Amino acid sequence: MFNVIVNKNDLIIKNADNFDLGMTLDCGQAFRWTIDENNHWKGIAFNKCLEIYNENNDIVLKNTDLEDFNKIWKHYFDLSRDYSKIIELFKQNDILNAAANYGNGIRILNQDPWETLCSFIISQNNNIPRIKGIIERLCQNFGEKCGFGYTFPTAEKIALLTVDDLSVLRSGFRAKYIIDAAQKVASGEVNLENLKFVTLGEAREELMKIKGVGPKVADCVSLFSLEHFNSFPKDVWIKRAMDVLFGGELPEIATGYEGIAQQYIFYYARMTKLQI
DNA sequence: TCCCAGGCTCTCT
DNA sequence: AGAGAGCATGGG
Repeated sequence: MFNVIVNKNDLIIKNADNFDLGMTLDCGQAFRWTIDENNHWKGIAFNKCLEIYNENNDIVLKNTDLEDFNKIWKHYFDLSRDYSKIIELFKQNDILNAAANYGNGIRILNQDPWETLCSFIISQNNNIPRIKGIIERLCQNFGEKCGFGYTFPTAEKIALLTVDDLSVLRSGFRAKYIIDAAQKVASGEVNLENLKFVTLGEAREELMKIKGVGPKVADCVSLFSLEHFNSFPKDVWIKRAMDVLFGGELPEIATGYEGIAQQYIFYYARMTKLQI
């Protein structure tokens, strides 16, 4: 397992096994991380800015402290989970093993549920560059200034806006979905935090009360922010990859970790340019 | 120009 | 309950 040392204003995670920042931050589960010319990643989550980079086998977190690490980043990067045990489990299946070998640095992020919900609503029938643009405009227009960027606006703030107010986002037909999600979350009609403690099926059902939230968005929110690691979001790419690799069905051994398998399979399919 | 993007809603059988 | 059109916008 990892251990953390303090180095002036920075933290260093030693022995950060199965943790590659590029794989983790650029595999489509989060939209607000950018990489600079020094290969340093910068992002904002839970109202905190972070600059983070791989250095040898360590991970360096710039300008942060143990309090924020324990309160936010440790869980955000899912550092308490032993991914090597899961990869070991996946070795029982040749294809899952191959996929895990490619994507062994991916970790599932435990993101803020509201931000994740809003982001994946925006993602529907959309492409990655445009998704990122819309989210960035959402933060710039309605978030708070925070270091090198802006925080993600709260559901309470968005709930008071109209579809017209969101025209600056150029999010198209999704604006009405964003408003509906904000209103249901802000009013407590959908209590996102509670959805961590119910079954995946119940979480999906609750999330799908929101207009514009279907099975795929609900599964992404469940996996990337509600700790439902058995969630297996099925987008068009994964469906095709699953048909080619597994004849449509995930092996039994992945039970309980379908979400991690999903990430490995997606990364594998993309990196090997699998003909799908 | 046209096609499509990591879906969903609505409508019509 | 399953299939198909339409959806806003902009990048390739």
